[in-house]
Parts: sequence; C-alpha cells; structure tokens
Amino acid sequence: MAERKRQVVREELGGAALRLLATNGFECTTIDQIVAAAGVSRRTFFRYFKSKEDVIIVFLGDLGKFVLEALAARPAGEPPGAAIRAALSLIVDGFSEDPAKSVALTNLMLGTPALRARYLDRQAELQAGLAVELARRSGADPTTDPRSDLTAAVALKAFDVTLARWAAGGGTEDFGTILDESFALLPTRLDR
Amino acid sequence: MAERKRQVVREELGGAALRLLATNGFECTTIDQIVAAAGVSRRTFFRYFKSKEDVIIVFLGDLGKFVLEALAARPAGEPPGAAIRAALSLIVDGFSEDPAKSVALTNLMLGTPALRARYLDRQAELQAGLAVELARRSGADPTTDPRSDLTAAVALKAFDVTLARWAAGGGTEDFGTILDESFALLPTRLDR
DNA sequence: CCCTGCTTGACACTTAGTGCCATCGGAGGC
DNA sequence: GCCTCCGATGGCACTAAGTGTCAAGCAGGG
Repeated sequence: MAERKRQVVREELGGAALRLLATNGFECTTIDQIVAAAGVSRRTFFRYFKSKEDVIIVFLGDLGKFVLEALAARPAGEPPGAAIRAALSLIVDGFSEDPAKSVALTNLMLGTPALRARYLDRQAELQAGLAVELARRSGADPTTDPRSDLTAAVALKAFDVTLARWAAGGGTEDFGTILDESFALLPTRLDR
Repeated sequence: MAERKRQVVREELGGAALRLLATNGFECTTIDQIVAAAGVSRRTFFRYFKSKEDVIIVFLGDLGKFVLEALAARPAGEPPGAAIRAALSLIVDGFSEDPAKSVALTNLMLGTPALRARYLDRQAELQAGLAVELARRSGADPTTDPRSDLTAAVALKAFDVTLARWAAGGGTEDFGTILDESFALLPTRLDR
C-alpha cells in the first residue's frame, strides 16, 4: 500500500526528469525544475535517487541483472557468443517496445559526458558479471584466466557499436538485425 | 617566461592533489585542502583544472594522443593486433619509470567510481581514434564497417585486463609481459 | 615612466548533495 | 472512536563543487 504509493512518486519523478532532461539537456536541467514538475520537494528527490545522473542510470543496473539471469538460463552446451547474444535479446525487445523513447534516452546518454561515463562504468560491471558466468560455464578459473573476461568485453563492445549505430539512425533499423551483423563481423567467432 | 611559471604552478598543484588524493581518497579530499597544500587560491585551481576529477584524468588525454601517434608510425604491413600492442609500449615504459606512483594512481582511478567512469570514457575516446587509424591502414570505411572499431575495443580490453591484474599484484610483475600474455589469450588473433 | 597584457586573489552566486527535525497521514491496537 | 506508532514528506541549514566578475599585482616594451 505504502509501497504502491512510493512507486507512483518514483515514476512521476522519473517521468518528469526524463522529459526535462531530454528537452533541455542534462547540464541545463536543474533538480529544482524536476521537482517542480513532479510536485514534490527537493529533499524527496534525493530520497528516490542518489544523484541527478542516477535518474537516468539506475535502470541500467536492473537491466544488467536481467541479462545475467538470462545468460545463466541458456543451455550449457551453447557457445559463449551465441549465449550472450541470446541473453541480450531481452534488451533488444525492451527497445522495440518504445523505440522513440529508447532512442531519446540513448542519445541523451551517449551525448552527455557525465552520463556516458556512468554508462560505461555500469557496462564494465555487467562485463565482469558476464565473465564470471562464462567462466562458470566453461569451468575456467576467472581469477587467473582472462579469456572469459575478454569474451564478455568483445560481446558487449559489439552491443555498444550496435547501439551507437542504431541510435544514430534514429531507431529506424531493426536492432536485433544490426546486433547479429555486429556479432558476425567480430574479429573472432566467440565459439569456445 | 610566463609559460614557465605557469608550468611550475601546474605541477605544484598536480603534485599536491595527487599526494592528498592518494592518501585520503577522492571523495574525502576537498579542493580547499589541495589549494592550501599548494599555496594558491581556490579560484586558481579551477584555472588549471576543469574539475577535481580533471587533476587525475587530464594526462590520460595526452597519453592517448601519444598512443595514436605511435600507432600511425607503425609499418603499414603490420597486423592490427601487433601494431596496437607496439603502440602501447609507450604506456608500458611510462609505468616502469615510477612503478609505485603508477600503481597508486591506477588503484585510485580504478577504485573510485567517479574516476573509473571518466577513465572508461577517455578510453572509449582513444578506442574511436584507434579505430579510424586501423580503418585507414586497412582501407576500410569506418562509418559502415565496425570491424576496426571492434578490433580496437578488443585490444584495449586486453590492456584493461592487464592493468587491473598488474595493479592488483602491486606492480611487481612486468607489465609488458602480462600485456603480451593477455594479447595471446585474446579470443581472436587480431591478425587482419 | 607609463601602458599593456597576463596571472592572481577575493567575493558573490548557483547548484548538487546531506543531516536533522518537525509534521502529517495512514494502519493497527485498545 | 481514539490513541499510538511508523514511514513519507517538507523545510532548513550546511558543505562542497564550479563559475562570473572585478580589482590588484607584476612583468615587459615603447
């Protein structure tokens, strides 16, 4: 009940922030503007988000967790590249639900230094998670063998390249298709 | 003459900042402390550095430029992986000049979220630069062909893994050797 | 000697982010 | 129906990062 209410405020705040940030840019939008639009106090904002960046970045953390779960659920015999590609489908589907919003968010994130930096940091975290999962699947020791780490890095970079290209094209191309292309063009086949 | 003086102040400021940041941590060190140690005013600090993060991050930009120049100077026929590895020797040498300081700096950077994020952003910039240079060497069109981008990403990730491992080991191992190992363990050979 | 250009310090101001406390409103016990 | 407890909120004060502005100091050059 209280939980429900909290969720409402969170969405109101997130929605107002997203709208303003996408319109005015990250640096030019102040938290006072956001809370005014959402109808709560400044102090309340910081009870829902750790920082201004956090409004945009938080959901990436959940997304990463879902991808990790998806990877863990892939069949054991599947090659690493295919497994990661499949796990990423989750994000691909998310994007196609509301392409316009996804493109706006992506451009905001990739176009704002502070946000881009945070995005990369989150991605590095995900990469580490993927690496331990890949190591578990292959039976390698991730502390001494960097191969799974490198494989995860390569796969995520393919995703990165795809994301940039997709957003640059305004989201008109099919994300899944470009992603497959990127994986195919990888300077390795990621099949072990 | 004025230029000389400016350089002195810059080094004084950078040195004081580095010492304090390494000792007290990034968040716990205030700019007031830094300028007090360096003997200049708060305002002057911001005439030399854009932000607190900048003190640590600026030199990465120069480093990146040097690496790009080094890559451009490699013989045309050399495979991409070998060329990048060779270009990175520059950084390897820089590290071995003062290992203790390098390790401290690395740990500070990788251990502080804000700095790590900026580091990754700089690295992404370098990656883009490497990609256009690789494309130029291979005659590919970087706007449509993501292969050079992916190759650069893979190589830098090998560097990343190496850096983390080297810093974790306290800088006792030989950086160049671990870097070679990482490149050898890459899930691809980067030879085209 | 004075003029010019550059660097610096001081002050004021905006904004992000945090700690603290008073208040309000709903859920449940009597 | 009333009281109580608890979580959410708002307001206030405070620290710290940055930025704009201006006046003073300090070179070198005519």
